[in-house]
Amino acid sequence: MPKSSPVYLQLRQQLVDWISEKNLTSQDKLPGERVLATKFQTTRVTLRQALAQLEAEGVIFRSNRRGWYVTPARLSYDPSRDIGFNLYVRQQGFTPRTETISKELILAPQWLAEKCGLRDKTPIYHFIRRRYVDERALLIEHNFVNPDGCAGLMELNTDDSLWQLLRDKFNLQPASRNIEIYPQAIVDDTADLLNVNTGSAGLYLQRISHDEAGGFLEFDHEYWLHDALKLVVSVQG
Amino acid sequence: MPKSSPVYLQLRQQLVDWISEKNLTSQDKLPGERVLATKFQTTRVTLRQALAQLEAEGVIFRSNRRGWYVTPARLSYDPSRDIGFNLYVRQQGFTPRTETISKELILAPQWLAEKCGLRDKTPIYHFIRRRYVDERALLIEHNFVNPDGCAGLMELNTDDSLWQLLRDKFNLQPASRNIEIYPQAIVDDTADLLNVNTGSAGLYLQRISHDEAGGFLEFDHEYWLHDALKLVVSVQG
DNA sequence: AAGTGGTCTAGACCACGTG
DNA sequence: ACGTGGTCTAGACCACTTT
Repeated sequence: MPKSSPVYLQLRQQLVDWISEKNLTSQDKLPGERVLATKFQTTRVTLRQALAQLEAEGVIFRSNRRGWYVTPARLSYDPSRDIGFNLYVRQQGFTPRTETISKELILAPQWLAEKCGLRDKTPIYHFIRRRYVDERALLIEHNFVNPDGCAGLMELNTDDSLWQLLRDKFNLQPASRNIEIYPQAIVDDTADLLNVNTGSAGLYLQRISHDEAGGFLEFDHEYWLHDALKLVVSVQG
Repeated sequence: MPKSSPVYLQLRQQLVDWISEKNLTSQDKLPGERVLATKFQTTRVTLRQALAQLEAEGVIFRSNRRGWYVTPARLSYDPSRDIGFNLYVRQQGFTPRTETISKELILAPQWLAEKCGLRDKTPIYHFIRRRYVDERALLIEHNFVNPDGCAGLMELNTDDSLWQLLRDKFNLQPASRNIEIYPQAIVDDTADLLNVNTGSAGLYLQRISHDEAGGFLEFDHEYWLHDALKLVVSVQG
């Protein structure tokens, strides 16, 4: 005899069916939890378990205290290239937007200096940016840029590609990158900035770029919503 | 006035402190939920919310109905190289183990044929393997190998590196790889095989390898626990 | 001001893993 | 056989978003 699935998984399936029946698509809002709980004759707690399941699967997402929405298609993203976020997004038929949340010149703290092979307290630019696709905030990005050779960068508009600026205005280009990627919960400030609960599933991406002489160019890390992207990399050899 | 955090987040912190006090490390078991709920004077529901938070952060993990354990350090993993899982793991001071769960010769279904640029119903080897680090099951791997040039592969021991077999016994070697990576919930059979609940956070990794002539060699996909690995890639240019 | 999602309580039963 | 984690109920209050 096949063991029958728990109520919340049956409910999950009913919700999937219902979403498909109603033809809900990208960023459409679901009815309130109490409405859904009544419609499917269950408790709000159990309903929320079903919703959480669909959230984990990337079918729906929630925006803070605003409610549940249908998740858009994933963005393809190649971290080994640098054609710029905005261009990337447009090529895939979406609408990008970037906000520069803060920019300042700091003295590299120890952890950063170690990562980048710098001496403690070396001056370094720090940018924090928030990036949207179709008005959904998908990631928070921190860029730490070596000011050598790009003095004045902070006065420019950084709502587009930093690499494009570095290439066009300062003739700086990366020759090698070390990339680290792993799933990591989004917490605290980052969660707030992305309008998600602390502990939401996310993907952490870190990149250290050097120039041809092996000099340190940029350290960047990015916190992505877990359902927002698909990494695509091509490797030879 | 700073808004006070909800009980489950305070509880989260207490649990972290308690784990550190008790010097619990890699794979140590936590007390039962009822014991913890009593100790911290809360409900099992709220306690479980705190535990789920720590699970999302990768601090603890659960093994099916067995209880909660402290998460081991992440395994570093470079998907662009092929020195073999077992060697990888040992280099980092852990103990690997691989089980071949099934191996058979199948006719490529449509989705696979499309992915690999084959005609429908081309014969292809299919291996399913489960890999452990320090006796914790971390991933399920599916390998689809082009039988051309490696007839008899299925009769060999596949508990070590497939690529090593292909290189040493059949003189086959990949020249280019296309890799896709994204967070994805682990569900159904895969969840069962990994002893986790359906819907647990995971990382999906897919790799298509071709030889120098552009011929299809292997398609593989892997389902990893979200807290198990750290991807490390180096890219030139 | 009303209604929403987020949090929390105090129980209960069941299926499964362990001893 | 026992105890565990997994599931579920039927409520409640609060902080925040929206109207």
